[in-house]
Amino acid sequence: MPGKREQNREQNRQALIKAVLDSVSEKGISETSVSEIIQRAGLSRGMIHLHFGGKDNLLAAAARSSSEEYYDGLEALLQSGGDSPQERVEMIVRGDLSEPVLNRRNVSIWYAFRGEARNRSAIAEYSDTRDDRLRNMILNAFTRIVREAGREDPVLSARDATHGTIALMEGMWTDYLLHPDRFDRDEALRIVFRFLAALFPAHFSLAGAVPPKN
Amino acid sequence: MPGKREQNREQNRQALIKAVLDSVSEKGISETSVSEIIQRAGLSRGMIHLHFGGKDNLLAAAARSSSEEYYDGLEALLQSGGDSPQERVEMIVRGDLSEPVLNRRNVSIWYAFRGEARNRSAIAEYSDTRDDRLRNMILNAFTRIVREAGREDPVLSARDATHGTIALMEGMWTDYLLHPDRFDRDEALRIVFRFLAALFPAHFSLAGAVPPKN
Amino acid sequence: MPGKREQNREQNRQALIKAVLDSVSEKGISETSVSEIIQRAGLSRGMIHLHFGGKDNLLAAAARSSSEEYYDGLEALLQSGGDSPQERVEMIVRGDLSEPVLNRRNVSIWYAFRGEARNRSAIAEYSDTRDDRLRNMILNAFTRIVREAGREDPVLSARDATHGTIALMEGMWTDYLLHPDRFDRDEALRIVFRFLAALFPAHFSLAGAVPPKN
Amino acid sequence: MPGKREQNREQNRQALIKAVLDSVSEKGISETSVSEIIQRAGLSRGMIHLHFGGKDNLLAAAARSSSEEYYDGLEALLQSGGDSPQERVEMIVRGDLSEPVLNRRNVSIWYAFRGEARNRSAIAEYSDTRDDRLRNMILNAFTRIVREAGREDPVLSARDATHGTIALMEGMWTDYLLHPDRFDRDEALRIVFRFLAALFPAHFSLAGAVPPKN
DNA sequence: GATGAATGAGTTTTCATTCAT
DNA sequence: GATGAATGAAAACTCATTCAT
Repeated sequence: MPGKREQNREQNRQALIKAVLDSVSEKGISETSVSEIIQRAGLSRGMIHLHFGGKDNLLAAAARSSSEEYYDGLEALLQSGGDSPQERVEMIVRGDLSEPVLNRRNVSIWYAFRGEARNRSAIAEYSDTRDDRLRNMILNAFTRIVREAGREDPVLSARDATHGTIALMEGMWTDYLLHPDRFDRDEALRIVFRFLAALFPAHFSLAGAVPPKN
Repeated sequence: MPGKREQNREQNRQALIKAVLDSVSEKGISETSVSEIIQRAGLSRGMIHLHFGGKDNLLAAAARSSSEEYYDGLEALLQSGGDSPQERVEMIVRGDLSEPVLNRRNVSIWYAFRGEARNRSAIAEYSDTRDDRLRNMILNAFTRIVREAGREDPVLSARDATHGTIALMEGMWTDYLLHPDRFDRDEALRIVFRFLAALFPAHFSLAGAVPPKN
Repeated sequence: MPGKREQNREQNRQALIKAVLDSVSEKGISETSVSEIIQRAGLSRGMIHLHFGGKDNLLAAAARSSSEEYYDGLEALLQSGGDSPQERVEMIVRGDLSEPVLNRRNVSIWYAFRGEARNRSAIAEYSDTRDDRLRNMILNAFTRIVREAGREDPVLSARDATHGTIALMEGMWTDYLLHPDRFDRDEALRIVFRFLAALFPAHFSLAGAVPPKN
Repeated sequence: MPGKREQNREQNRQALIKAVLDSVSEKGISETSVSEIIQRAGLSRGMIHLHFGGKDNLLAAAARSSSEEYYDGLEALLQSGGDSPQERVEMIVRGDLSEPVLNRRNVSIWYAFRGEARNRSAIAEYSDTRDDRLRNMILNAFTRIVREAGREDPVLSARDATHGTIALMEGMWTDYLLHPDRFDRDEALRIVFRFLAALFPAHFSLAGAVPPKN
């Protein structure tokens, strides 16, 4: 079995990354020490430096991994999805606010890294190129939507619609961060779609949205 | 001169808090060490424990101070402002996205503390009670707006409008965090108002908003 | 007692330097760890970084201190000494090979640092400027000796005499390093003076030198 | 081909020793880690323990190898040389100060090992027995020289002459160590011979020595 | 025999906190 | 009250050695 070792190597790398993400989500970056990491991963101290060359690189790799997971999930979602621009936007929004994506763990990780990103360029840089792909996917959809809606009453440029929609989703994440207990996923979705329906009444509706509780 | 000492005491407290906020905004929380703080404040090492009983308490006080500054500014703004609900919402939005409030320093500080808040309850707790006041101010305004708009066609409950508006503003802060260089304040404002105008056409318009550049 | 603390500070610095020199002479540089140093000095771990900013700087300071001690001793010796050039040369030689200067401890330290100096420039650099002073003291003396001897038959330029004499002394140190047990101080002295007497018969003699044992 | 493996084995041993010597001369002993060595040798990590049973043994073997190379070269030189004692001394001196022997690499290696020898007996011990052979070769020559010169005026016992000559050469090595840039090989040679000529005018002269530059 | 991933003891360094002055 | 030298626990990192493949 020739690949066994190679396989193990990769397994350990992944175990370390997972341990970092677990620790960051549960204890925050400042308490994610090397000791904490190896204990969670059940691996030896030297491993971190062997595979990543230091704790900082491991943190950066973990940030990248988390980012990749997010964008890969989003793209997989879009592959499976409908072709109309409104379907695509809807899918992205639903995906971004769905439980497998927007949850305590991810919110904690995401904000923890963002809080440090300013000062750790290695963490920051990866986010950007991937971020642009999300932005472009939404922009393409809105470009078509705006073109179609244009005859009637274009309220918003595609660029602004994209910017606003992303901001709205980001704001929901922040809401989750600050109030994980009272956060209501359906409410968040409903609000985003009400905003979109108000802007593009011909394309978005509230059909299927969960109505307010009260 | 009995008050002199007291005065000095307060001066030193403030100097330490300012030093923390400066350091957090420039270097991040993880590099805001006691040495860094006292060097910036030009005070002695013991001072931190003398006045705050430890570094953690000082950080919490700095977070609280930053939060207070934000909300005090907002309230002052509202005192000076018009009485119509749409004027109040507009003021809050303009205030929240204005340069004295939304700038590199504040964004850095805000996100740095939020990234750690999960794990440092002392930092987290203050945010909440004050946060509720902003939420209520906006909610009160939208309650009146919705009531007035209601006769026609209320698209959104006041709660949802509040939630969405706050989320939109938060999203703009995140945008600033991630892209401080390409962030365009006027664009951000315009987008928020376009969203609001779409939801409440009778109350919000784009009059006064800076038009898109292209 | 205002200066007490300042005084203590300096005492601790010196204690650390002494501990380094003790350890280097007894165990070598590679075994002179921080733990070893603080244990010998009876001080706390943090002290090294507090006073020197790191182990490397402390090692460099110790090397410098050792070098200074050597040259200061030599100069003190010369202050007290006669004025004739041959007396000055004799004093330097006797000083350099005397027990307080050439002993196990100093030889160990000197060679340990030299062995590392190539790669630790901080250690190397200090040596040079001081070294030049020794060289000049000897050169001045030989310049006068050569001038006086010149009428007869100057075998050697003052520069070469200086170079050779220093080399001879250095060689004696090496001999001590390699054979501390069989090293014979009187023999070393006698040999140096025999060389000098052969070169400048009018100025140096073996009067006073300890005769060979056999 | 049965010898192939054996041959490879020896090749690897030599590659490791060479890698150690290269590293020691370029980076010093303290930075000559196992990783550094195997990288230079292009061999696998386990090789060191396979062939030498550990890093320390490899270092000792490298020290021994370097020492052997030196003495073997010297003996080869003497084989090819003249029979008169003064010719033999001259050959040893010229050999010891010649470029293939006295160069940056060798000086670095030699002093690095000496600096550590105190504490690593394995390194130290080899030196001694070989060292004695050099000493004896010179002593034999001077014994004859002194006997011949004796009738006239024996200034120095053969033992002292040997001791002094070796010290003088050692001193030149030290000079090279400390000032590799300004070291002048011809000057070093000239000085040694002037010392010898002063002691044994009937046997040594400066004929053939490069005159001083100025 | 050869490899190089894995180990963990030991190293240097950092840093919040303490306390004699 | 104020200072900053001192402390030492805990952090990150290094590296010779081991051993499954």
